[in-house]
Amino acid sequence: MGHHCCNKQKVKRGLWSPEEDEKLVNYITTHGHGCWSSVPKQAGLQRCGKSCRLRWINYLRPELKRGSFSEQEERTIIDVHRILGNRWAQIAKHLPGRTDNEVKNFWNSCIKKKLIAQGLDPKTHNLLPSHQFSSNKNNNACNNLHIYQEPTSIFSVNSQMRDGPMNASSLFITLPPPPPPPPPPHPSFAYTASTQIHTPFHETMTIINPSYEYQNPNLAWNVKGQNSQVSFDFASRSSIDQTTPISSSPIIPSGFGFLDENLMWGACGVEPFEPPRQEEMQPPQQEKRAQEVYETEFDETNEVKGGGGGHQDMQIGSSFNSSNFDLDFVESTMMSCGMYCNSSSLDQLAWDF
DNA sequence: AACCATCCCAACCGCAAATCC
DNA sequence: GGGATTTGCGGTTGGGATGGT
Repeated sequence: MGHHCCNKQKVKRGLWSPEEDEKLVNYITTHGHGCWSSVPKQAGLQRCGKSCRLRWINYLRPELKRGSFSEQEERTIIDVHRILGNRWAQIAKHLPGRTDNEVKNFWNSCIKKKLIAQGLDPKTHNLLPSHQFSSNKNNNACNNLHIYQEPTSIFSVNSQMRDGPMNASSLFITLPPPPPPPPPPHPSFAYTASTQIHTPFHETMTIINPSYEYQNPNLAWNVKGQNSQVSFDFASRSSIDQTTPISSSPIIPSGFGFLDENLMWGACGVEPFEPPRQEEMQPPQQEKRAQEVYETEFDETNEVKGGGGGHQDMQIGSSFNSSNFDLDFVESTMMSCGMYCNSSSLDQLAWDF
């Protein structure tokens, strides 16, 4: 049964002929598509509007890039997929000239197999259970693990979190009600995740009782800790144009998070923070190690303790100090991404401690 | 050459969100 | 406000291309 938009007339299906392509291109280049459901009639095509739209978007648009994916594009897909999961349309926005369908096909036909061949779960990007011990035993196996990154915290994004509905009000971070959505960003605006960091880090600090502060319609909401020692960029989906790339660079360096949904910026580099849902907050019952991790990162009231070594998720409620926060890494990575504040709000967003 | 299996990707389907009226 | 319609998305399918026997 056809879509309801094409019930009224007999429509052709299947592959498009060159003649049909020409009709569609001629029509859209002169008139624009307008309402897709009226396109086939106007263009003289025996197709439904949905089919016309798909053909234009995925194949006929002049700005589309053709040909095989470059290594850089492949790397970008893997990096973004690690954070977003199967959000093909979002991933494709990081690849100029590529469509969601193309990215999805490339993933399913190529990247997925590569990851599996490397012993990685293509959903979580973590080592598959069957490979965990063998890779420890055999050091040579590590030579092939170009992509694998050891998850550094229980906040690592997993598919359950991604695929389930986002819960903006976290259990352990009580954010005030978000302010009304700002006006849409300027079309040419590239989201800036942070600003240049030029102050030496010192002392352990804890960010508590964050408050929203509206900075600039072009920027995400800024969340400041009560002690005002540090600023976080924070964004909800409503405050960022979904079509706006967050980086002017097509590459998101491995291990560098970015904002999406209700995520908080993982400023020091590993994971964007995603609040676990209630059922996931319970201490894991079956694995002792998981319990230890849990106890390390939560206190008895399920507040985040923070801490831990290496690159730590940057999140309100976390504690950081010079031993677990690699400023050089952050600064160089942000610079390499071209992620700078625009000058008008530099002062407000600067790290001032 | 014929057959079969697998791969690849354009296109379809169903659903949900957004928009219209 | 609510139903109808349109748009956008992700999962899936079908058939041509390719490779192996």
